[in-house]
Amino acid sequence: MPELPEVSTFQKYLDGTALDQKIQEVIVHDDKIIRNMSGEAFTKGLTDRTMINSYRRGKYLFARLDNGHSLLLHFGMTGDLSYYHQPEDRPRHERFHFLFDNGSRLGFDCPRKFARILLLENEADYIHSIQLGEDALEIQEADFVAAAQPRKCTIKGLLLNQKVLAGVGNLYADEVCYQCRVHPVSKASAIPTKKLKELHKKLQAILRKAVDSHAHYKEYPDDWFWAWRKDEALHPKTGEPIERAKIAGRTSYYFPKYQKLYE
DNA sequence: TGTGATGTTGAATG
DNA sequence: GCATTCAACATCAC
Repeated sequence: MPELPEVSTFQKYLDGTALDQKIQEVIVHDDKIIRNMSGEAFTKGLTDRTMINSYRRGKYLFARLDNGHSLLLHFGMTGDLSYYHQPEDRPRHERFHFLFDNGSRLGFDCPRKFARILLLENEADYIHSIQLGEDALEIQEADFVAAAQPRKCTIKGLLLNQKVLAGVGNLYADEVCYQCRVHPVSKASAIPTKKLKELHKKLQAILRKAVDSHAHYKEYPDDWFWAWRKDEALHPKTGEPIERAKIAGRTSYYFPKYQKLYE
């Protein structure tokens, strides 16, 4: 699930459920997704701590602790949060959960174990170490244009590059290319400045709307691409058949005549 | 049964 | 250094 709007939804969920409660116990079922320490060290570092606020940048969600450390949650492909009260409500693929001193629990569910969980002493150092770009909702137009213009990569590759801007994944990258009528294989440096500005503007409008809709696809406007983003689809106006191709390593959908190729 | 999936990383290649 | 492709990670659903 998790691109920027989904992670934003997780953040609201975390904020609304788990903040300001002392973690009484940490129960780790599978420490594979904990990337920078053992399950024991993780447990030790979090027991008796309280999450006091959160910060999201792209797909990375940081829960700040009362000792200045941060718990980083990256949801991979299938990460999810579940706040529950009865032990039998534990999600099926929960990898760990916190038991709070009021008896409630926050579980991290992740069937595919692609999530990355780290307990960090210094959040800023970590962000710097992975060269995480500015949040896609925050990046200024001029910075986006400046990042795109010298690059020979595809526009799709640029949008997916978390070092350039953080938060765009495969679906929303296809969405913005469609809405701006840009072929995803277009070379970033070949796209006119005016079109780059449009991409920036549309991207933020799309992400903003998705965030406001709690990443609930059913609430998205009818003319968005997601409903057509599947094999055999025909363009809603032109009837042109959809195309599927691997671009920048990811399966991409687009209408090759409707979306202009800049090269 | 085989295939591919909303992500990231590291290695190999050009 | 840059860009791309591929494999790996692990499980589920069609």
